Amino acid sequence: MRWSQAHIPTLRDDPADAEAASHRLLTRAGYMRQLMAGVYSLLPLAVKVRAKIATIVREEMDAIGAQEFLLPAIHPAELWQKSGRWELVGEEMFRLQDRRQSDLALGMTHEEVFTSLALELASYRQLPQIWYQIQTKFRDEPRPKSGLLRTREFTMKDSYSFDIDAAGLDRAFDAHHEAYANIFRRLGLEAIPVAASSGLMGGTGSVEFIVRTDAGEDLIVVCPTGDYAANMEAAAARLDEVLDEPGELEKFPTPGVKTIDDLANFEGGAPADRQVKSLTYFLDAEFVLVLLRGDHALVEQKLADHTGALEIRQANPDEIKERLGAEPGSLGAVEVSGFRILADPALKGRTNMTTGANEDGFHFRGVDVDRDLNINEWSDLRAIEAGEACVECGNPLEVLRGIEVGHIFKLGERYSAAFGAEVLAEEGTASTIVMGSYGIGLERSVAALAETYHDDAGLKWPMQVAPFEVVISVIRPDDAETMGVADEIYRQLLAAGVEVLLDDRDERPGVKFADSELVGIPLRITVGPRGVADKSAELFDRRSGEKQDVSLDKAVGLLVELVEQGREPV
RNA sequence: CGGGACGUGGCGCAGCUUGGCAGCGCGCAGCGUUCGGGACGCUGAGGUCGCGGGUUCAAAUCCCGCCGUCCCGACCA
Repeated sequence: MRWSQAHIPTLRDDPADAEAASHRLLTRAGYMRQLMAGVYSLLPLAVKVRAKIATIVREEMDAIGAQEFLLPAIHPAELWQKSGRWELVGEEMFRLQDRRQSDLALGMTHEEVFTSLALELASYRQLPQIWYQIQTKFRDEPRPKSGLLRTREFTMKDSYSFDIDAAGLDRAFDAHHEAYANIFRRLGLEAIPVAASSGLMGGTGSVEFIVRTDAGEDLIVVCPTGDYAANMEAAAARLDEVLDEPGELEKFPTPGVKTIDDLANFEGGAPADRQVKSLTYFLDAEFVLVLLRGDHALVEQKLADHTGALEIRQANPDEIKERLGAEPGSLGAVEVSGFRILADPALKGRTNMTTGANEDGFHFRGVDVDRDLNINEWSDLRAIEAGEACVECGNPLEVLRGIEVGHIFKLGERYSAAFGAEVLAEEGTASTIVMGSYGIGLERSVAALAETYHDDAGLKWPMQVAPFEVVISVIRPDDAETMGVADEIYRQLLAAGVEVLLDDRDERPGVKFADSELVGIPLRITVGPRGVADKSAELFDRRSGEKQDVSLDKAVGLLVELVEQGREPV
C-alpha cells in the first residue's frame, strides 16, 4: 500500500474526552472514529489488526477441533423467553419490533441460538462438539467508556461446547483454557486467568482472562506465588484468628455517631474490626440485612451470586426507618427478626462486638454474634484488600487492575435443559447435553494491545498484530533516483510476502517519522538521497527503539528476516 | 438511574459574565521557497454556533424545554 493512497487520518491533537491511552491513540493514529456513545467505526488500520487477531483466534479454535459457524445478530423473542433470559437480562439487551409487532432482540450472546441448533444432535456418538463464530454482539451498556474497552456493539469470538457428561465438559473447558492461553500468548498479551463470578450466564464455574492495565475496570486478587488468582467479585482470603473476650450486651448512647469511623473515634466505641456493619438492601423487592465486619466492604456481585437476586439496590433512608426504626448510622441486627439476615463469615463466632441499636444515637456493645443475632445465612460477601493472606499459601495478596479479554464458563445444563437438548446415551436413555460457553472480545483485545504497547510517540504493535509490518519512509519522493530505490525495496518486500506501507507522501521527513511512530509500524526503513548516494538506508525498530544503518543490498534480506522472527513470538 | 461538566468549520479551542460583523491554532486547496525529526510565505475554501421555543430592534451570548457526549458513582458475560 502507498501511504499517499491509504486512508490513515492521523491527528495532531488528542481527541477530547479520550481518557484511556488506547482510546486516545487509536483515534489520533487514524484507527477508529466514534459514531455515538459506545459505538465506533473501525478504519482500515484497525480492520487489519482485528483481522490478524481473528486469524490467530481461528487457528487456535480449529486446533481444538472447533467448527466455525455464523449466526444471526437478530433474534426472535421466543428464543430468549425459552431460556428465561428475555425477562432476566433487562435493559442490557437491545430490543425492537418488526413490522408485524413481533418482539426481537439484538443478540448479546448466543447460547440460545446455538442450543436451538444443538437440538439436532441425537446421539452421544455425535458428541463432543465445539461450535464457534466470530460475530457482532450488542449490549446496551449503562455507561460505555474508554473507547473500545467498553462498547455497545462489538465483535466476539464465542464458542459453545456440547458434551455427554460433566467430565466431557471439563475436557472442553480445559481445552478452551489452553487455547485461550495460546491465543493471548501469541497476541502478545499477558492474560492472567482468574476465578470469576458467572453472573447472568449461570453455570457452575468460570475463568476470566485479565490483561493488566490501569485503564481496565476489573479488580483482581492475585497471589505473587502464582497459586491463587480471582476476580474481586469472587475472591477469598484467609481470615486471621481472632480471640474475643466475652461481653455483656449493653445499649449505650452515641450521639452524633453516623459512620464506622465515627464509632471508632468515639469514646467508649470500638475499632472498625470490632464493629458489625449493617447494610440494608432490596433483593428483587425483598428487604434484607447484610452484616459485615466494620472494616470490610461489601461486593454486591457476591450478594447477587449467593442469593440469585437479579435486581439489587440499597434501601433508602425512609424505607429503612419504616422497617428498622432508625436512620442509617444506628442500624443493627440485634433483636431483629422478620427479615432475611445474611452475614459474612468474618463475623462467625465473634463476641464483644459493637453495632447499631436501631435507635438513633444508640449502639450496642458486648454483642455476641451467635447469641444476639438471628443470622439466616452465612456467605462470603466481602471485598479483599491488598496484603490479606492468600487462602492457598498465606502470602500477602496483591490487588491489580485489568481488563477482561476472555471469559470461559461451565454452563452445565442451564440452556440445554430449557431447550430440551438431549441425546441418546450409550444405555439408550435420553441424556441432557452438558454445555460450556467461551468468549473473547476482539476489539477489546485490540484496545488491550494498544494499552499494553504504546509510548509517548504512539502505538508500538507487536509484529504479529501490526497493521503493516514495515514502512518505507521515502525522503524526497520527488527525487527520481531515491523513489526508484524505494520502489524496488517495496516490490521485493511485497514479493517476499511482507506487509509493507510505502510512505511516498510529499511530506517533510519529520512528519513521516512522527506518523509512522504514531501508527506504530514495527519496522521502518528510511530511504533518502543521502543514503542512496552511499548505498545505505536507516533501519528503525519501533519496538526496541534501535536504529542502524544497513547497506541497500542487504536491507530487504534483513527486513524479511526480522519480520519473520517477529511473527511468531516465543 | 444519581452527581458533575461540556456541545461554536475535519480536529483542538476562544468568544457567553456585560446581547451588536462568528474568531484563533492545527488540518485542507492553489502557488512559491524548503526538505534526514511535526518548515515558511502569499492566496483561498470551509460554520444550520446541538435542536426547538421564548425574551429583544438585535441572541453563539439571556430564559425554558429537549437531544447528544464525556467524567465520577450505581450497573455490567
